[in-house]
Amino acid sequence: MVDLKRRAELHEAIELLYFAYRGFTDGPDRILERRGLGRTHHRILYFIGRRRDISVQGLLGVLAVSKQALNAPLRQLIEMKLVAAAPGPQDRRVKQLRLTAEGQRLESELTGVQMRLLERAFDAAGAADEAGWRRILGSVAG
Amino acid sequence: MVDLKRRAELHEAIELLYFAYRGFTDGPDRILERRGLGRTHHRILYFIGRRRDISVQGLLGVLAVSKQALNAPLRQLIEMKLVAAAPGPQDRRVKQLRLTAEGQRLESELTGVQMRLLERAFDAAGAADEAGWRRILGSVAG
DNA sequence: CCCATAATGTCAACTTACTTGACCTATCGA
DNA sequence: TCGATAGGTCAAGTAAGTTGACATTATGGG
Repeated sequence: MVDLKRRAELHEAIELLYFAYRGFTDGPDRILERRGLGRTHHRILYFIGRRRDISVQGLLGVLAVSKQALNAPLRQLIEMKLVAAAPGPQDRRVKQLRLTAEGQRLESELTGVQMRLLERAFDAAGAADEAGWRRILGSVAG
Repeated sequence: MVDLKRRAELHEAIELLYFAYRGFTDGPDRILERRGLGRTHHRILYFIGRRRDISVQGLLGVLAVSKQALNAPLRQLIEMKLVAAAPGPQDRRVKQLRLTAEGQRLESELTGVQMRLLERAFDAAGAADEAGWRRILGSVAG
């Protein structure tokens, strides 16, 4: 009996994660759509914003995609002047990627939607719940 | 200053959710790949398993995809005898979908991977953290 | 100085997973 | 009987990924 109850709880947890993630991505998705961009562009903007001067290899690492999959959207972002690339000071083969002012604006807009969503949930629940949330997701992400 | 700190925490939270979700899906994805199935098949199997006798419309509702997107993978699952469809007893237009014994086996295998992942995280963190995790994700899922 | 190697870019061909639009059948219910 | 609903299907297109092969440029060791 106890075991059945736990299974039901774990099923609930699976659905919670599924629906929460869907809710979490579709705000930004709608903004991106208006510019003809996709979720990949958002991920690129996000990680360049967070880790300034990241290299192409570095991006490939965090995103866990092939360089061919990265290349097209990254090129578009550079062409749209949302991202700037400079050769590395030590190793000129390595590109240093960073957001332009307009890239930062877009990134902030997208990420802002997600931050507000999380912040509302955190504020409604309180600091203890937030800490628990972080510990558990950290363990799942690990 | 306080505001900057909060921003940093919210950025961390975003990444936590991103990486956790990725970790959460790639166990099942690898199992599915060996059978030539994708994440869509998993979602179908999952929701039929959870809501026995769900209709095609019902599935379309929870999955939030077009019927054309659902049709092909659902048909494959029926052809592979992982899912069975019977006409509804009241309304014969409505299909009642359920898992076959083999469908249940596969669904349990896939979902089991995710349940174990979550259970380890819950057990490591304790009941209070788990409750906080649920409240916050519930709020994000809306 | 030469050459293997690394970082990046790009072409091609393919797959998966969606989308919208149009149209079909079967069944239900007023 | 007839309109509405549940479902199925064809077509054409898009987005986002894959692997494989190959080119360019720059580095750094011998």
